[in-house]
Amino acid sequence: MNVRTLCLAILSFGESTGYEIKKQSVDGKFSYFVDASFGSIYPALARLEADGLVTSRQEIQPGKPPRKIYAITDAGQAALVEALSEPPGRDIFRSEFLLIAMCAKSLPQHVVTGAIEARIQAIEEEVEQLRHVVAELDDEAAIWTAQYGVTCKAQALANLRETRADLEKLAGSRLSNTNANAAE
Amino acid sequence: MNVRTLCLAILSFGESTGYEIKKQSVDGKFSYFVDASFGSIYPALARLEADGLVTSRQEIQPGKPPRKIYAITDAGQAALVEALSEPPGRDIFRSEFLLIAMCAKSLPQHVVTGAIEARIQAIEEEVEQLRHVVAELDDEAAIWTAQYGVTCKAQALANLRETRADLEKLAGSRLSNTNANAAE
DNA sequence: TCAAACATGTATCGGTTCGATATATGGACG
DNA sequence: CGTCCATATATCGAACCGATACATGTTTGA
Repeated sequence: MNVRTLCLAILSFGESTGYEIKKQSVDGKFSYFVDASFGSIYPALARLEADGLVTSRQEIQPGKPPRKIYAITDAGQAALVEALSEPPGRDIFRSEFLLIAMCAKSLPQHVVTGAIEARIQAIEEEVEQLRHVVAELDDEAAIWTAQYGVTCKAQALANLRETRADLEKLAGSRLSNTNANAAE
Repeated sequence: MNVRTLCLAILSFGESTGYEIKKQSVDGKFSYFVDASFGSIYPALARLEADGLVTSRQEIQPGKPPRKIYAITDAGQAALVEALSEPPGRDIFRSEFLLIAMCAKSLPQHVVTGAIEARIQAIEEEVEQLRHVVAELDDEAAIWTAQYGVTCKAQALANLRETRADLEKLAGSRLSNTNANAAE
């Protein structure tokens, strides 16, 4: 899932600026399963325009930086469908928290407990924010997607709450002197 | 979670080669929440060795390419604890499948159905493989982590099975002529 | 039977992407 | 009244992925 396809997908829901595309992929309806930085979005948009898959027009507003509004073309729409029609790649999941969990035995208890609590709070916020997104959506497919995310995240949170004590019990059981010094 | 920390974490469970580290992060007990390629592992190991956080010895076996076996040092163990003691970054989840789900209305039904079925099969395989991993583990923290993954994945699979029909109903409802041509 | 495919193993290279930063301006907040 | 935050575009270095090259032994199958 390269950034060009992502931009096309977001633009297929309506015209937008580079800044708004970034926001959509961080806070908006695409937020929980994609991610993109300015460093990849702006070059991607430039290349899409050069390839004729999007068009841009400049909106000059007095006293504000001008907005460069991008819109998808018919060729872009076709390219999007073509890209999404190929067998999708595997989902990617990366978790620093689970790396900490793996190494729990070598870590001081407070580090493990702190990581669990941070993780719980992070999921809570994500669920809360996704519920917000769901409430404001009108596209049924987008609602399905966000709702699926809410359900999965809420379950992951419940699992963590139920089993966290088992992990915390293990924390520090392989803690060496060397670690004790480094920890604080 | 940079690759250097990942290498240290894997090496903290025992000495290993670059090739085996890659395998652990793709098939093994770290497989479902980390990922690293040779292009990042080998340079990372070289730098870790230069920094004195790991050591290496060459094992020459007749009729086979020599193995370069890395082991973590005390300094490396301390650096690992230090790195994992910092507040963990957010979990990252990326899904090409969910991007397809988002765009379901613009896609032909067979594409959406195909993506769902591919996704179901992929999760089934992942759960199956993780169960295998759990069965062969002895470290309790590693078992906790893998078990957490099994539970979450199994729930995500159940959710998908329960709601897939709703998504499939939406497929193609915004399908334009342009798309119809591009799809096949 | 013998080639093709695959597993082990190290390593590099091009292209993509991240994270931080620069630049510019208006509004909010204490 | 200065500092921070939101809007907005854009670039740069570092990190990283995916593919590939190389070398060799084993397994698989037409």
